[in-house]
Amino acid sequence: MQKLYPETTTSAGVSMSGGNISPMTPTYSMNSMGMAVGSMTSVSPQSASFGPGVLGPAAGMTSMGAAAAMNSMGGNCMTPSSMGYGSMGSPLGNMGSCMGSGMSSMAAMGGYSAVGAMTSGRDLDTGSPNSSVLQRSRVEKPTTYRRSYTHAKPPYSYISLITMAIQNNPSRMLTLSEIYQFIMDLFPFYRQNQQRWQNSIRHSLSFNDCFVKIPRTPDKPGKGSFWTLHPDSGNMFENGCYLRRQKRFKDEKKEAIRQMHKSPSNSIEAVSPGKKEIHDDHHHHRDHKPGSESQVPTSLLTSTHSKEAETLAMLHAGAEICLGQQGQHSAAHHQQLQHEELSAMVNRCHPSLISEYHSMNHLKQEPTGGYTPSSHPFSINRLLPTESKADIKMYDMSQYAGYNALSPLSNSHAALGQDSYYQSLGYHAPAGTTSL
DNA sequence: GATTGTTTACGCGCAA
DNA sequence: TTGCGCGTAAACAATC
Repeated sequence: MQKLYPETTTSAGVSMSGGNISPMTPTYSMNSMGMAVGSMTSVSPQSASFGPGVLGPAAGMTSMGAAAAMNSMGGNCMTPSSMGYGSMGSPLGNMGSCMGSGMSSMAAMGGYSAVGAMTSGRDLDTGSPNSSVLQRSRVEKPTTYRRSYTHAKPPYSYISLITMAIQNNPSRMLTLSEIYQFIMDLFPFYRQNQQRWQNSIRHSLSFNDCFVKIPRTPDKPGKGSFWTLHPDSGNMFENGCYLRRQKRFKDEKKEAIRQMHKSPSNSIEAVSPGKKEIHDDHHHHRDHKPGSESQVPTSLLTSTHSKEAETLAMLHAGAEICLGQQGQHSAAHHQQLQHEELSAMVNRCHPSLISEYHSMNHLKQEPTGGYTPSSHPFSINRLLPTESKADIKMYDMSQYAGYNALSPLSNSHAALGQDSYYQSLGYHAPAGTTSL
C-alpha cells in the first residue's frame, strides 16, 4: 500500500512497532528505545552517559530506562540538570519521574527529542531514510536534529497509549475522544495527521480484547461509549515495557465468539483438519488470502444474534467488575442472561466500581522471573499509581523549573504544557503543529 | 454530516 | 522461515 505520509512512513512505523528495542540492533530507530540503543551501540559519546550495566536481556528498555527512568521511577525525582543531557537524561529522567505518577511522564517522552537527536532513524525533516550521511550529521551536528523531534513518533504503541490514557484516569475509563485528547496532550506528534492515527486508535480499541467497551448510562448521555481495560490485561506487557507486548492479550470468551462467527455452523469445521488454526485475524492474509476458501462475509456475521453475543461478551468484563469474586458465572450462564440484565449489572457498577475493581484486580498477575511489571521502570503497573501517589509525584515534579508546566493531569487531561518543556530544551513545535 | 465502532486487508520488522 | 505484534488504510454500519 502506498504510504502517503513520509514523516511516518514505514520507517517510523517500524521503529514504533519495532518498538524495537533490541540492544544489538545497530539501526537508528526513531523510537526512544532504539535511540538509546543506537546511541549506546553506535554513538558512543552519548552512550557513556548511561553508565555501565544497562545492557542485558532487557536492555532495549533498560537502555532507556536505566539511566533515566529507573532512578527517577523509583521516586527520586531528579532534576533535569542532574541528568546528562546527552544521556537523554532530561527528557527521560523527567519521564521516569513522572512515570510513577501517572502518565505525565509521557509528556517528557514527547520531549524525547533529545534522545532522538542522537539516533533518529531518518531525517525527520525530509523523511528520507537513514543514511551514512545522516549518521555522520548526527554526530557532527547534533543540534541540527534537536529541533525537529516533536515530529518524532513516540515509542509507544497505540495500545500502550490507550492503556496510558485509561489508566491515567481515576475512573479507569475514557471515551474515545478523551483518549484522543490525552494522546494529543501528551504527544505533540499526534496533533498532526489525526485522521490517520485516530483510525488506528479506533482499530486498536476494537481489535484488542484488552480494551472493553462500556455503554453509557442513561444519566450520562453523549456520543460513544466508555472504554476501559480488561481486568486481566494487566500483564499485557509482560516484559514490563510499554513498547511492545510480548503477547497479545486475548479474552477467551470473545475469542471463542469470534471463532464461532467464523464458522457459520458453529462447528469445528472452520478449522479444517491439517490446516493451521488461525488465531489472529491480522494474519489471515498469510494463510487465508482474500477470496479464498470459505471466509464468512461480514454481512453474515452481523446478525442480531451474533451482535448480541458480541455485546454480551463485552459486557461480560463489565459484569465481572460488578460481580467481583463472586463472579463465578460460566460463559454458558452468561449467555443465558438477558442483555438488559447484563447491561444493568454494568450500569450498577459503572463507573465508580470499575476503578475499584481495577485497583483490586488489575495487578493481580505478576509474571515470574525477570522483570516484574511492578519493578520495571516502564512497568505498566507502575504506570497505574494510586491517585494520591500520582498527585504527590506530580506535585513534586511541579517544583522543578521546566517542569512546572507539567501540571498534574486532571481528569480532563489538562494540557501538559510540554511545548513549554520543549522550548525550555530548545525545541520548537514544527510548523503545522497546533497547540492545544 | 460527523463521530464512533467494527472489520478486513496488507505490509513491516523482530524474535524464535 | 514462520509466527506474531503492530501500524495503516479503507469500507462499512451505527449512532449522535
